[in-house]
Amino acid sequence: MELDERKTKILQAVIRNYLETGEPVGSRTISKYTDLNLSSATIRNEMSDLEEMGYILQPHTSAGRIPSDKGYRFYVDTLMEEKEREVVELKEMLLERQDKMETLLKQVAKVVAQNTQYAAMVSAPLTHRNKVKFIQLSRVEAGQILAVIVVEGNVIKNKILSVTQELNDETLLKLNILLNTHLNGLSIAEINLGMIAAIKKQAGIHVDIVSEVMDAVAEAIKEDEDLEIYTSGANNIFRYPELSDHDKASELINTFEEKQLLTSLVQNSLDGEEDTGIQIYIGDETPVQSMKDCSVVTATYELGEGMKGTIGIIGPKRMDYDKVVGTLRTLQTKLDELYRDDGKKE
Amino acid sequence: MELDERKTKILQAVIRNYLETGEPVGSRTISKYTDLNLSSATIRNEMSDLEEMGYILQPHTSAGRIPSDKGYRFYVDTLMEEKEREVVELKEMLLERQDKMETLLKQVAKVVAQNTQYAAMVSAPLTHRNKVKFIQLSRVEAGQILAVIVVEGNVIKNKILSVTQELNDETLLKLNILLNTHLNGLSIAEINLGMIAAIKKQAGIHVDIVSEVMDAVAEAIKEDEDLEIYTSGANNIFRYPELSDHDKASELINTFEEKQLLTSLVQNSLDGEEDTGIQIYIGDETPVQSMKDCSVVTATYELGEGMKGTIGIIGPKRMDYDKVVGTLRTLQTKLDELYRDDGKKE
DNA sequence: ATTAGCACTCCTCTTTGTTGAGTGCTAATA
DNA sequence: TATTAGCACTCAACAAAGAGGAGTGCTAAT
Repeated sequence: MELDERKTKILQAVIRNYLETGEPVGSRTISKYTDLNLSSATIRNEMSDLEEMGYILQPHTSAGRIPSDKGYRFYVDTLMEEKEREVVELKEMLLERQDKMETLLKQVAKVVAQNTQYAAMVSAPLTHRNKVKFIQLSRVEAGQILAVIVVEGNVIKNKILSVTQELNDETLLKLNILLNTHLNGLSIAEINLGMIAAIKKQAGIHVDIVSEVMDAVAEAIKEDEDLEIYTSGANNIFRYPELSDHDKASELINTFEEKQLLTSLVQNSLDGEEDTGIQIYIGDETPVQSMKDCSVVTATYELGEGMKGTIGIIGPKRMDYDKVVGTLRTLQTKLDELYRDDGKKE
Repeated sequence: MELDERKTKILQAVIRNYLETGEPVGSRTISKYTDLNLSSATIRNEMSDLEEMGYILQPHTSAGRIPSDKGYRFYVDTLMEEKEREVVELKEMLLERQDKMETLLKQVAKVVAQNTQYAAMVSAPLTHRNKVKFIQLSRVEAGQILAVIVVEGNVIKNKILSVTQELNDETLLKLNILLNTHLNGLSIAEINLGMIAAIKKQAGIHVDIVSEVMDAVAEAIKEDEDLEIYTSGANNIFRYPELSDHDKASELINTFEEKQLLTSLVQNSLDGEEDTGIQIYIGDETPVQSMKDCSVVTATYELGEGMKGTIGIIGPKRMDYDKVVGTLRTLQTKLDELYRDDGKKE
């Protein structure tokens, strides 16, 4: 059987209507509210075909039809009309420049959740591919060395190192110069033990004292590269009955709280081949187990060279895809602009 | 009417039973499972009295009794027997010393939630009363100065300052010495504009260049003093039917997500006059609106001089108070020990 | 003062019936 | 041949009615 134009129109009508109402859609509704001018009986026959083809299904014998996952997939692939979205509150938010990445991203998550009424997730860009701009060791007090590393994008990493051997100011100065000359311009990912060894060697006479510190530095640089994820609007799932029964809700809430469970979303999004940077997962397509009954839309955003993160929106399968995609698109643009402005300024 | 010993025993039996089962408790149950050796009829009379006195109430005419808020209050004030609690997984957790306060507190929250099966909250100690141990300005690149401040407890604050005028190395060194000599040993709260002005003056010839930087430093020191709160086990509220209907659940989940809504808990806990540092809020007593149907138990913990934070447990009114208080007590001790060991080590 | 006995209440669960939206099929129609 | 009117049928959703049972309050006996 073929999906001719009329079937397509009917399918679209069913989905549109279901997205709006959340109720199964009957043949009479379609008959009345489309410009096809067909009787409900004809629609019924067509709908029967559509069901056979797997695009829609009946919750029970005498109910209307609802879209199947395949139906939604067809919709987002070919029927969807992206809506231009003004993202409320975003403009003001971005105007007052956030110097803390964390604050900015938390706010983005919040704004997304409020604008869409779905749950939102934002991952911070991974920084281990960013180049080291500045590195410095300082003595805070006896036995304690503070290591500060600034990478591109002005992301700052700190670590307090406990050392058994005291370092004098001169040694520290020397070390700082060594570290900066060797590591500057490299990304954290590129820094390896070989380099550290080379630096140790160059330190010359102080090898034994320096060795301990350098090991600690190496460790400090490498660790702490867990993916930061911010969420907002988790309680929005209660707006959608199909998600808010106890078990599902509990599992979802747990997922939002245990943010590592969301890393697979980020991974997929960043790996995705989509040129738009936007991906849609319907039901079982999602990489996150607890979201089998949801749809997830992710977008990759960029805050400058290599600083890529992910924004995700999690809602019911019958989410307003047009609106969601529009919102994400707007955000991508705004965040991109934000970086450009920063670039000029700094 | 007076609350004699027999009434007290019956009240205790009702509450104990209700805490266990969550079902209204009938007279026959009490008659059978206590050592009072009284018939159900007698118990009925007594229960009728207890209801009149406001300690218990009937959900409907032909049901058993459940404790009222007043009943719970009496229970926690006079009848409760704190249970010694082994806090599972805590030992191992604390053994591997956490150098990041954040990681430690997140873990504490998680362990509390898992041990009690209620929702948990942990506030980070406020650091603005901590003394400055170390302060340093460094030039990261043209126009960008990195300010690092370490306060007691090894809490590190960073801020990138954008400046229009270039500072040479000599000026920077001078500034660092000035800042350290003037601000070292003071708490962030004690640092005020007057001091900054004094430092500016001392800078001598460089006043105009230095001025801008100092203003930025002053700002950096002051800001960023919002209360960090970590939560865990929010989805545990679904274990308790009385909390998990849509509206209540949604509001609670929202409270856990918008962590500022929890600050009043921290405030009350820290201000509390309790010598044990443990406070119990039953129902309406809670300072957080959305928890009117919950009970909240908070404990103040201390990680050394002035580093006070709050641990909170949020559950249904029929929570196992004995267990919860026991758990919190254990934690207070463990965290205190943790600090002492650190103190020795550092 | 305590308790057995009893009528009474009211929640809970099950059964039964009613309604109505929506279907699939058949036969008539354009 | 495609469309449609008509009709019997299905089934969730709701309401009404009844049975069961846990628990109460009161009264009278111990």
